Amino acid sequence: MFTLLKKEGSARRGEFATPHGTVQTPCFMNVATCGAIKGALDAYDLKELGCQIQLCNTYHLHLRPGDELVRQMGGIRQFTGFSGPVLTDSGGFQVFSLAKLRDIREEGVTFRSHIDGHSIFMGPEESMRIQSNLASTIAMAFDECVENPAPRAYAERSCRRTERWLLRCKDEMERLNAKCDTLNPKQMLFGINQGSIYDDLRVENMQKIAELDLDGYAIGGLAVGEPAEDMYRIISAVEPFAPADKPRYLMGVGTPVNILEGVWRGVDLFDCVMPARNARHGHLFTSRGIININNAKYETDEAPVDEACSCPTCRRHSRAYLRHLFKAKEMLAMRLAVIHNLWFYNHLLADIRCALDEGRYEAFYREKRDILDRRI
RNA sequence: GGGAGAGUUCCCGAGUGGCCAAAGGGGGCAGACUGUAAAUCUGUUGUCAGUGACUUCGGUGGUUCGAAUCCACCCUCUCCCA
Repeated sequence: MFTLLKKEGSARRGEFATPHGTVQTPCFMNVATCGAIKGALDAYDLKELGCQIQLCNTYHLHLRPGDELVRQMGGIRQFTGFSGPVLTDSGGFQVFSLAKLRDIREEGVTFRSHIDGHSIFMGPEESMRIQSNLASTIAMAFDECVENPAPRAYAERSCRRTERWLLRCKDEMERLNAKCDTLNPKQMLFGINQGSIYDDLRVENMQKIAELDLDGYAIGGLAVGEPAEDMYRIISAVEPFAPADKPRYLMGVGTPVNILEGVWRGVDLFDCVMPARNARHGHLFTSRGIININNAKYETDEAPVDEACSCPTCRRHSRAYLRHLFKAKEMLAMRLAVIHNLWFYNHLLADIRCALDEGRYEAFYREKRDILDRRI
């Protein structure tokens, strides 16, 4: 259940109540695809970093260790030790990212495992059953994430198919939720808006799926090749048609500025691999912009990564030390960097919430958007 | 003392007459990364001038139209025999 606490323009400050805890929105969800944040962080680290929701992946956990095993181990929350809400992505993104290893048909998608090449079929029903076994708090609808730019004809055809898949997802999830032996009898289901960069397709799609009374509405298929301006335009076009009493989730986005822009346009939830992946590669987000800690200029820099940051990494270590750890390929480098970036993202969202609470989001957003994505 | 072998651009290491400013690693420098096939990938790495020139393959001479590559001597190192 979503409660709107405050509104400033389209920007929303809210509370999203789930069976596994209430989420303060806007919120950034931390991505633990295979049940762990890459960079050697566990669920207990996430709590310290201010993470409210953990995101895991259906396709990856189905392949390894297997959703039946996760179920046997008490579900993904029990298994990973994360006590808060967990959202599972449906495998729809893998239709995009594993493009060379899959075949899409009306019934669903046949993947060739990226691990050993064996063939696996996943359609809406399979995705729901796997997510039910994983016992996540929120299941995502099985969709096709279409790469941009996409020809209009294909975007439309794919979008229609994703709509049909959504109906099948809803039916299957209702069936699964009705079974009393399931680990998670009230699993939530979010629908996903598609339609590439075509406003009319997007709006029409959102109007259709809004009628289904789902637990939340995601905007998918963005930040997959199109210019940021297209992404912002689509969000604004679709937002008026997303149910106001349900959370809106912009999937896979993004940079700090993408998030500021998304919140400004009415988005409540975000997720992105960027803070973790870029951290592993030495790119660190700071209150003054982005730094690459590998750069020679940090060789003898005694300052913390970000003077304005109070994360465990910045509290204890210098840029020079962190750079040394990266150069020496010590695994600690990644851990410290990921800790910093996730802290940065989670605290950026906390600052956003605070600004919304105090009715000064517009000023906050205008000040930060010129700073946070720049390279320094 | 006798014998065998080796010295290549920051490092390791290929190259044994022209297609060599010199393979391939490593290291260095920089870039990319958006529902994670990513601890990955890309570019660059003698100097100067932007399609060319110049300096370079232990040293010094030499052979040749042309040498990192062939010859002579020298220097340094490794191994074996005494």
